[in-house]
Amino acid sequence: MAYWLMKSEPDVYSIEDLKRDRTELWDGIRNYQARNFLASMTLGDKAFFYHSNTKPPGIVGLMEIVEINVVDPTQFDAASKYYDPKSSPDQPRWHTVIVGYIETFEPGITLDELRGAFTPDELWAVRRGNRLSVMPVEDAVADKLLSMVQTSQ
DNA sequence: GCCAACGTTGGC
DNA sequence: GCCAACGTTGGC
Repeated sequence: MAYWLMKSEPDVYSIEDLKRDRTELWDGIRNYQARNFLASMTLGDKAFFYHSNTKPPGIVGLMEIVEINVVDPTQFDAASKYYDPKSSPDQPRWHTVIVGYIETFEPGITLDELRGAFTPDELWAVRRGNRLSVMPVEDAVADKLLSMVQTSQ
């Protein structure tokens, strides 16, 4: 079982939204490195939910990967901002996963706190200028993260 | 709103 | 294949 970190802007989709919906298709990833990480996920992996572009940014909860190898339907939707005219249903470019809600961290771990606890090599999310929205998290780092929080379901 | 970082596109 | 221009991400 591996750990990951996945970013979302809470104005677009938040941990509260996932708590309400219970599961969600993680659509809109259009970066090959992030896509490749999505493709290497396996059932039962866990992912830290990171709120970006908000005050304060940081890790706010935990999710589980409940379905893998899911074709992202927004790539075929001309009305979607994630539409990819170069993709086709025969040869879809963008696969993703479905995530399930596990718990909310209360409080979360802010980016400032993450910077205090981890080096940029340990946790890519604290790297300067880092824009990757799906990234692996080492087990030791995940264990430390989980030891830093209280949870609520 | 600004801007640094950096991925993508397209001309050559 | 290079690289300038451009677009996006995301912290501040």
